[in-house]
Amino acid sequence: MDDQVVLYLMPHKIQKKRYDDMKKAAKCRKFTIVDDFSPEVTHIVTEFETQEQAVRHIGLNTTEENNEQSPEFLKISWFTESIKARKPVEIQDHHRLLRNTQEEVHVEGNEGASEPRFSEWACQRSTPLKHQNDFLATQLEILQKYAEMKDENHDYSRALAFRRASCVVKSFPITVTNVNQLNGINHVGPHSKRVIGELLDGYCDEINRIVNEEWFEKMKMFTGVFGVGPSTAKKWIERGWTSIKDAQESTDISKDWRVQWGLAFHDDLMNPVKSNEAYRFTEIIQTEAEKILPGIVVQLTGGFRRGKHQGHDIDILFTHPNGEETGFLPKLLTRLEKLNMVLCGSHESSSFHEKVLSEDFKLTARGQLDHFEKWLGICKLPKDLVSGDDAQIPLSNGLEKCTEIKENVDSLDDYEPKAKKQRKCHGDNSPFTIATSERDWIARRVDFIMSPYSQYYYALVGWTGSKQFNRDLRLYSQKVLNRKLTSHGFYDFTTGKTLPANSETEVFENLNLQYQHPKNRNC
DNA sequence: CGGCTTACG
DNA sequence: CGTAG
DNA sequence: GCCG
Repeated sequence: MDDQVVLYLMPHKIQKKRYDDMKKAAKCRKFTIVDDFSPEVTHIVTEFETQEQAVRHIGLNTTEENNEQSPEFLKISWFTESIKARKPVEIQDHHRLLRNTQEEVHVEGNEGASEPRFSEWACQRSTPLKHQNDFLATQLEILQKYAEMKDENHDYSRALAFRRASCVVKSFPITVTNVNQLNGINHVGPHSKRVIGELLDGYCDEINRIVNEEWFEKMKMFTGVFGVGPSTAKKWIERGWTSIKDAQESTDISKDWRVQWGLAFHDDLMNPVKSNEAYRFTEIIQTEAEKILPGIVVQLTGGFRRGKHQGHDIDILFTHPNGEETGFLPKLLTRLEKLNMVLCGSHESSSFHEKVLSEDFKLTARGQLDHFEKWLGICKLPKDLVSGDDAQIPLSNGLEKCTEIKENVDSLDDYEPKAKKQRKCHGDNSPFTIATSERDWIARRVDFIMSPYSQYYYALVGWTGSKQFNRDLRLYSQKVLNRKLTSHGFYDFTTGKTLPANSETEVFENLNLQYQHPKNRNC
């Protein structure tokens, strides 16, 4: 038994099913194959292009020591040949991985001069806000929305397909003038091609019919209400309602606090949040947050972090480097209530570590209560903060005004006695009574998210989005790396371990992806 | 023909 | 079924 | 709907 072969098949970049089949095949043929890398491994088989990539993903790289016994890095071809031969075949040079010590080429990169191919993964492409194919993207997203709303026979995924096609044209380097320019590009299939072709010719019947459909208009309108999704919207249409007013005047609506407040403040919430406003609100939150917990990190995320000028809500992510975050959000909310800035909202706490990672997980080992908390609600923002002025207004100006207003609010105690009835909607302080009363504030959807510092950069990526960017990242993580990516971390199924990240860049490095600036994550 | 992000209320 | 990126 |  001199020719002892200990095989380690790297799961990365291999579909799970295929990976399992390969391991089975090896076991059937009495190969020694281990689930995890260890120093006794002599043969590493992987789909990675270069040895450096493979080393990086093995994790602890002790491969530098023991030069004599360093394992072989082999392509899948060696594995399949060996399976066929029912024994490990002799290693030839073409079996070995490239040793590409120079700058990292794209994963799919060919040798030399070929420019990086258009990646099938949106998270591997740059998708700026302003791009070359605005019209086509918008039209494809009409098909997406329509499919989402129809949702006949659970074809939510058809919507996804149109969205992917839209993302392709968003990151396409040139303006598409001929549908053939998209030949060979993933995620643009016959249907999308047909539509694009017709649009370029000036007329697409399918889209034309959709945008002229009253049902589509109503669905868009009703699903625009906070708390109302496709299902509720359909019910409202079936009741014969044709306007938001119909819903508002109804005595028989959902008891969901979101729908109640969403309907009452629909006008406010439909008014887009401008980036200036979001930045100023973040500054206010920052000052208050620091009073409560010095050293806290306050980060505006969501679309505004991606460079959008408008948004439908304000997402603010918190963390604390010393892990003293427990109980912060309740304190912040109490403070904001005192400042009379809270209209309604609800807490959401995470059972994340208990459920998903209960067993093989170390992140909570320090005895820290990993409280991942979230608050979703509606805040009252002073109207001056919202000024329709697009020009840059000095930040200090805005802050002074806010302080002023806060003090007034504190002393006058003008509006409701207290913001106590967060969820109840009956009594004098019904949402509608408040909404129609004289007021100098505007209602804004706000999300507060608290992340433990150990998870912060994954939370930052997640909450920066876009939604589609996240879906793509997570799918890529699952399919290509066989790992699970969430806002809480990045976990290896096979080793049960998690890769920490101390910066957003490290998150991308862990994923073996080129870093994408937030401004280029607008898929 | 299966799969399509992930987690919480 | 609704929310969030 | 599109991919593997």
